[in-house]
Amino acid sequence: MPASPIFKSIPEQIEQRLRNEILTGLLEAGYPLREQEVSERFGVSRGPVREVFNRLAQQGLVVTEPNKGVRVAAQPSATLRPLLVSLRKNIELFVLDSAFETLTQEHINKLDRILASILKACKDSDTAALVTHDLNFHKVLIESHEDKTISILWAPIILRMLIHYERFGDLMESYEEHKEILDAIKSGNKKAALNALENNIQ
Amino acid sequence: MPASPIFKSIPEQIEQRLRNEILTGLLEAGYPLREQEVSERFGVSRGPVREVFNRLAQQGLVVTEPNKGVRVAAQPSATLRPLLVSLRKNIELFVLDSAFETLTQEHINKLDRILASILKACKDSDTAALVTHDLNFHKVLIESHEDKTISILWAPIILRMLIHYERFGDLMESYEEHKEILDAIKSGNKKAALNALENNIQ
DNA sequence: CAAGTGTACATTGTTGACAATTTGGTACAA
DNA sequence: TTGTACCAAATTGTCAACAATGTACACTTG
Repeated sequence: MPASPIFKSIPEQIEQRLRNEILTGLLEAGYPLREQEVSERFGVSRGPVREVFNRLAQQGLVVTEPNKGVRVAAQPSATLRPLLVSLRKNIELFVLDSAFETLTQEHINKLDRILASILKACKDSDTAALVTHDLNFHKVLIESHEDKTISILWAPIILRMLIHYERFGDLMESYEEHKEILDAIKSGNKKAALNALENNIQ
Repeated sequence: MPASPIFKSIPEQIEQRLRNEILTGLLEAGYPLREQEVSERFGVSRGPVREVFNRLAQQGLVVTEPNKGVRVAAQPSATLRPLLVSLRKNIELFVLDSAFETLTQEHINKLDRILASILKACKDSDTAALVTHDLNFHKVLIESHEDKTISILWAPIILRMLIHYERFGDLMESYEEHKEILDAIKSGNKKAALNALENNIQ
């Protein structure tokens, strides 16, 4: 079973770090990322960093200008957001609907652990951690589908929605929403799970 | 205006060639693409080819296995197709609806030229050419939206739909469908244009 | 002084060499 | 015969040097 990615490749690790920094707003929109700078920061050569920049560009997290490097992308415009919400609902509800019966105990355990992390992040008012765990929660659902390529379609949509993540009002709402989804899954109530999921996406 | 891509970069040119060969079925599913082989074929080094492989992977046209290279992807499963159709309609109808009034004469000229190419491909029963021009037709519409990042969401969806493109029945139907869209645009009838577009996506 | 021009610098684009990993085969021992 | 360790070839992953491109700013020129 060499497919189990116990160890992540260098580009994957760098990608994860940079992505988090963009989603959490640590890197603000328009900030220029330079290959050499980033490569020195992580102690690798420019090659892997180039690869990461390409990936982030295809996820819409940075924008590329030829021979000028990449800049951190801005939030999608308000007029675009309804489309993003609609697309995301479309995908996630499709996946949950068609994979609901195949969810294993292992999936539920993973979701349980992530939910605990979400709760902790909410209590700590740690928005940065919240966005990461929120993303992971939904990622587990997406990847529960037998067709692993769905995440290719899904990633650029949700990542754009989470750019410079900011949840107004009570963070704890996020926990409640995800708890509702997981509770419905545990009790085998598909309809309730779909409703809870749809309610969480906005 | 340095943003006008009159000359395409080396990776872009290679990407275009390989993408066409995958869409038209010239490269069959599962065929392994090797960096050195491709780089020798196009007379460049492995660097740009690596970049192309990454891009094709994020478009779902090839699948990557770490340390094992990439293979040409298979058609999406039949159960996935309804989702793809739904997503594509969602995006393309959104774009046409919100950008309809801003379509310029230049857009129409482009579409006219592409429609002529579609007609020729249909007459020649040239499926390979048809898929290219079909793709370009819709690409013009997508890129007519002021938000250029929409194509990032759209590309992996339509490309998956067009993998190993095959249109059963009369090719000429494709021409008729696109002609109907363009005619409606020319006459300024948005509702008819949306209907024709929706009818073309399936 | 305004507009255009040239040059130095910073950054990305490309290349070829080297390192690490996987695969398939083969010898050897249980 | 079966299982294991190990080698050799092919392939991807990484690196550092070099080439090409774009930017900024001083400089000339009308």
